[in-house]
Amino acid sequence: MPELPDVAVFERRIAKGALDRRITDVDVSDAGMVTGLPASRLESTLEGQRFTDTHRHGKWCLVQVGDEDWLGLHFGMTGLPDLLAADDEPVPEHTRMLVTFDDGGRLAYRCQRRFGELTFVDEPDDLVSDRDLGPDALRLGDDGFADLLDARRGAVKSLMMNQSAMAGVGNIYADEVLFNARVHPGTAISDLDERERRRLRNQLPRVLEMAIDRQADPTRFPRTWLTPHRGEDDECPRCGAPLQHGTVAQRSTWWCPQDQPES
DNA sequence: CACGTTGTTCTTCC
DNA sequence: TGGAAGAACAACGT
Repeated sequence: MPELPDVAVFERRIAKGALDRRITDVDVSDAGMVTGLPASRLESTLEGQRFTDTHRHGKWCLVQVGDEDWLGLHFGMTGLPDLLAADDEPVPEHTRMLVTFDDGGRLAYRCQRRFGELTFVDEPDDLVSDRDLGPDALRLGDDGFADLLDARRGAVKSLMMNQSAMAGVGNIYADEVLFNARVHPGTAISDLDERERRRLRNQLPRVLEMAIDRQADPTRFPRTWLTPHRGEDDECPRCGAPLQHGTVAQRSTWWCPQDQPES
């Protein structure tokens, strides 16, 4: 679930609620989610420090510790950060790391299915190079996207989900961008005409930014968007045609057969 | 209880 | 050769 817009919301949550407070205790309850260093060392590295800055690249959220290291958080399929007030009740379910601040407040990293990851890097760019991530999908720019379409082959949905090409778009938002751009998900890049390329280029940042504005919460999405209608026996919110469902790029895919015709 | 789910990594292939 | 496609995998709710 957590794709670029979700992680952008997470980042904002951490930036607003977790910076500049002294960390008194860190408890990693699932060492298997930590990579690159022992969980015990992650704990000791954080303790006594403060979070000072945040950054996001694709689906990764980075939080600076003091004035050097960056803690990298990936949320896999079911992860999220949860800020708890000092008097907040029991630790939430599936908490894999719990950071306690000196005022008693806490930051819980939760991850039900444990597909997330916690790691450390010297610089955000190190994470990008280590993981071979492409440019963040929101910092691509028009040329960046056009260049990608020129350089890559295959289905357009595969390109958008390829984190080495552009970072941040996953299954849900790939479908949403394609729906808004009125391009069939299985279209080969080489078959896209100029108008389709322009619509994709325009809709990619528009959809992502609008999703962030709405807190990545599908119930707040425009009624004309696809996502709120996924997984139901639903109709296209634009033209009323029955939505179609299938597998594209190995993933469950929804589209409108009327507005997004196969080429 | 097999299935569906998602992002990533590994393998295969052209 | 390198990029693309496909399979495998992780854990868990249904």
